[in-house]
Amino acid sequence: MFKELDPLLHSQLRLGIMSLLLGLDSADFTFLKEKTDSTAGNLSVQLDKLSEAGYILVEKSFKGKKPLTTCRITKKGIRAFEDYVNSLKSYIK
Amino acid sequence: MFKELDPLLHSQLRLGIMSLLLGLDSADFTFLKEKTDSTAGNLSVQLDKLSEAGYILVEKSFKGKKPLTTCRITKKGIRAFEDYVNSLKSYIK
DNA sequence: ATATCAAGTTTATAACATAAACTAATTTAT
DNA sequence: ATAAATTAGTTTATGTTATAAACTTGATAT
Repeated sequence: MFKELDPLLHSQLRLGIMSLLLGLDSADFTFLKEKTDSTAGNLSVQLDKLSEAGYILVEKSFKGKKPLTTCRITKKGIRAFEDYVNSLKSYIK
Repeated sequence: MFKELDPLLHSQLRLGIMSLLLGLDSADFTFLKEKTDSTAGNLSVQLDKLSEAGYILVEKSFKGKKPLTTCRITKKGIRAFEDYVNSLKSYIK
């Protein structure tokens, strides 16, 4: 009847992050923070979760002297997102 | 960029309940429990929340000697569901 | 030198989802 | 008749989550 909704993706902020990353080669912390209109703390936590699940890759470097956190979606993340959207369809017709 | 996702509907079980009720005149507790494959406790709690929000109407009566809880979606619930689906689209393209 | 800002991280708190335990009445078996 | 099991739920407890608040670290401006 209804398919399971991956709890890692069934979260407004994490879904937004994944949605953004899906359409980009990569995105940095500040960009994601602005686009998702989230607080830095919340974003940090949710990026960790996505990263631990292997859905995204997080790379920490420096832009000049400022820290720069760059994220990109993984193959696994893309598959998970697609599965999620597919499962959603069982709910929304 | 991304639209807010009504937290009342952004829940697997509540979304399932609403999805079912949207296509039916009404449905009773047992039917919803089976179709959503949920426990009675969880279903009871989530029906209360939807009811308190005015998204559904819950009517308690008896079928013979057994209690019968009948649910139906309200206008407000239909609108909320439609809004939710619409907002979702900002995430899943 | 100190105050402020940028880019985060860590910790604390409040809300949520879920399961487990319980209630009340009914039917079935002994 | 009484005990056991079933039905149809509700209430309470517990573990997760999301989020905000507080903190860190280094850089820049005053």
